[in-house]
Amino acid sequence: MPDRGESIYEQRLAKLTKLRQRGVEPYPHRYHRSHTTQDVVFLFQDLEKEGKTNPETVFQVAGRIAALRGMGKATFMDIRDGWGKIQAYCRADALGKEEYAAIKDLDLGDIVGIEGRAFRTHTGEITLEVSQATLLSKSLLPPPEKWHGLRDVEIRYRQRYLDLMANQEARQAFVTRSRILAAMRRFLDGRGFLEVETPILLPQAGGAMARPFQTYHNALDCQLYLRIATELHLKRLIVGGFERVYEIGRIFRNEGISTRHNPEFTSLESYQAYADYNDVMAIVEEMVCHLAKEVLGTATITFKEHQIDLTPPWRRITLRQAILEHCGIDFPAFPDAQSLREEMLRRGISVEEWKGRGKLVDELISTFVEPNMIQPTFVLDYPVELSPLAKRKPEEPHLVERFEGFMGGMEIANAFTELNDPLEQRERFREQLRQREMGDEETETLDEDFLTALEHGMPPTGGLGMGIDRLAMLFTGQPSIRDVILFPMLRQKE
RNA sequence: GGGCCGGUAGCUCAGCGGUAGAGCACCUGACUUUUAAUCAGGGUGUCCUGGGUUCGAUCCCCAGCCGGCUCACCA
Repeated sequence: MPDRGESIYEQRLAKLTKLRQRGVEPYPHRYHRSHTTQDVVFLFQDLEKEGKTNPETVFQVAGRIAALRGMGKATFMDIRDGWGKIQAYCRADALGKEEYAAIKDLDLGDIVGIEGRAFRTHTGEITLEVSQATLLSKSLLPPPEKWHGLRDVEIRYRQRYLDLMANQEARQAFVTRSRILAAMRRFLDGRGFLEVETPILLPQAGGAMARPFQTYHNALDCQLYLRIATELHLKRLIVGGFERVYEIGRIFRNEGISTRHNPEFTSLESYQAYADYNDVMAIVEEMVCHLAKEVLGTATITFKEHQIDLTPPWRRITLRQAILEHCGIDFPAFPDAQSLREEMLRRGISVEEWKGRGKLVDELISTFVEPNMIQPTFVLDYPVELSPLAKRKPEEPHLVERFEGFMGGMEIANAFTELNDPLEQRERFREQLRQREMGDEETETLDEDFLTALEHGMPPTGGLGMGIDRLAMLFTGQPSIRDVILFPMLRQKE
């Protein structure tokens, strides 16, 4: 027996050594599992319904020992696998001295295979009476506490496997996230969209106003950037004749980290030829509602004490009206950066000098509009300065056909009728460069290759961007983005 | 980057200017249908790190590291 004073690790390491000395392999290569724990429960219930309360069927299940209750010459353990858990019951007289001693030597956290018949205990729990137990992987470190689970958020993020072992809610959030993605692909595939993959490493990062990560390619001896959006490449594919494309993928922005921001996050972007932003709006509300019904079984979600009803049609409000309602500024009345800045200052909103009119309006949106958008809302028609890739409204040329979708106080979608006039696009890029010269570090860069693509002719197109992480937050009720990203960005330890 | 809060046993946490505490986990013993099993016994520790104050610091002070929330920035 291990001496007191030895760490749990040392005790278990000693057990492992002893097992090897006895010729027992603590890390065997495979195990024949006949059923999952969930299968056993369902099958046993079916057998019971047929009146077979003591079935002969022998099951082999495998999983981690999640709880151990030793009773002397009997031992109970909970075996957890990817589908659920089942109780195992070991009796000394049924197993023989040696076999039972080996079971007594198992530890919490070990992965085992157990074989036996199912029965119900006096307290009614479906249980496997173990006729054979096989160690499949010795665990050297103890699992997190069984009752309180793992609370330490730092360990939950850094050692996510412990979080997944200990906290079923955490596990469920990631299952939900995965199901959202799967349902989203089915939805888009069913509407004739083609899923594509475009480059992550690029000579220049465009398609959004954000700071990129930089890296370097040795063989090509050139500076590269990680993409900040998939937009410009997807539109090249529209030019090429793929009329409905989408990409679900990771994009990277070299900006702050918060409960709503991770440096790498997952976006959906889709582009549909011969559609405009009204068509995209219809798809977004239909898709999000459909996803909720498919994944959660309901069109009403709960987020931060809010009940959010996703049933279409969603509320539509112009940006002008939204800003007017929430902060009293009628922004079209201030046609240039200086007058708008003065008006904002008059109302006690301080803003950086370098910000152009577009960025000032953006500030009003994020400060006053976004936090108040709880129920699903489309905010329409943005100033052209803020949207260099979107097409103007024919009747109001200082605005573009763009909308953002908000809910739960977060922006989840951004879409527009795509600008396909190559000459105007070039001019818009030039304006962005002027903003950059004014000190704005987050502007579009002029992408000559993209302009060439537009010069070959892009059909009228409706485009969409959606933040998958935020959608997952809403669907799982998690107020922090870190709880829907398996391995969120944290500072390196030491 | 700023502000606030936190870091004590494997986990969840309490505590205090004077040799470090509880529950779970772990170890020893009892127990053949238990299930947060129970009962008896055992504390297993770089009190985040480094300085300082002090007779004495886990506690007080300073600096740093890591995390959370928040503001700023963004999606």
